[in-house]
Amino acid sequence: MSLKHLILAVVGARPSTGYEITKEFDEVAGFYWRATHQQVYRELATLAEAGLVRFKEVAQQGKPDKKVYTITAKGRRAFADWFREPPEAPRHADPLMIKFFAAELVGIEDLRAQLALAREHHAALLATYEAIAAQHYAEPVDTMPRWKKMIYLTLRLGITRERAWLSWADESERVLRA
Amino acid sequence: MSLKHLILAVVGARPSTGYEITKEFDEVAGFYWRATHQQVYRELATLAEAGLVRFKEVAQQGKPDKKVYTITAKGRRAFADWFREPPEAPRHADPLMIKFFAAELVGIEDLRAQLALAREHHAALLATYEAIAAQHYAEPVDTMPRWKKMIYLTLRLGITRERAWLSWADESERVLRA
DNA sequence: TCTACGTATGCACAGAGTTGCATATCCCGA
DNA sequence: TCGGGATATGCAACTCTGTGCATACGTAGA
Repeated sequence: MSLKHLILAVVGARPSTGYEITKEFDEVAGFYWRATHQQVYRELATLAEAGLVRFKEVAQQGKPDKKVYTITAKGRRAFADWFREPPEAPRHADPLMIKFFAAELVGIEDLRAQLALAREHHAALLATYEAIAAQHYAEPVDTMPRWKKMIYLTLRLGITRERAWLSWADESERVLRA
Repeated sequence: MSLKHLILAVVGARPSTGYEITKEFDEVAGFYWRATHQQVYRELATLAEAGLVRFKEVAQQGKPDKKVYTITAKGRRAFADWFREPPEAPRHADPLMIKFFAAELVGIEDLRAQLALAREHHAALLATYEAIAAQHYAEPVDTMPRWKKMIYLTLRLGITRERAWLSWADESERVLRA
């Protein structure tokens, strides 16, 4: 739905290649949006066709040629229009909840094992996010430039979400033990 | 990915029609999975073809005929196998985060407006979940039958998540005001 | 020397989700 | 009486997302 707009946002901040955009997604947008390089390249081609971005092919030595994409005026307008629309609700899909829902069919022991595995995953995520915060966002928020504050806040949502998840897991483990 | 398994879970708990499954999704699984009736009917047809569910057509007076689906032994096995696989990570996609990411391109005023609208949405969700908890899960957890505990825990995740979101929004509004 | 990884792009297919439309009946309120 | 909502199912077209495969070169380490 909004991969298009995420790409416009990145390309709007600075000219980028598909490869760079994919990496940026993994590093900085990974906890609220995921996309493979395939999706990115395909979407870039579509956006270019629609005239929202344009690209220049750049030859490199020792590496394959690359296409550097830039946002167009039309792209900027499209992005701003989308920005001002009422926010779409975030989409969640959590297969673990299906397992809770259907624990009766399989057994509570297996559910406990599932919960333990999921906890490892979420704990690792939280550790990663907190490491990023400690490394790149150690200074007080008010001293950050505005663009950095915004990125920091998206990271804060990731941290808040994972902490909340873990506290829910504590509660659930207590209930499952009883 | 797992719509299939969610349907198997519902049909495994008790025989249901596509219509009932869709409603159950809205009511009880809505905060971790969403599906339209189209998706449900199509998936049921696929599952029936694969022999994981079977159905009986039931005539009704005043209402259209309905198809009551039941899980098969094969369906039960497929579900149990899936259940024991390592849990898939939940998928999130939050367009609001894109707007934070790209606030520089449009303006901080518009972002504030977006955040306010999103807050309304999340506050309303939380109110709904808390109302459900008060109405249907008022008794102490240990006195609930096990199936009910499990459903209650999925609801608790919804509540925990929305509270966490709102506390993040408080923090973000402070930063945006500064 | 061989393997793996990083850089860089892309096609083809499969699977999942959305939107619009169509059908049919009953009941309730305006 | 007329419209809208609940019950109940489904097709068709479309978009969006994900997986597997393919290409091509350089560098670093076993």
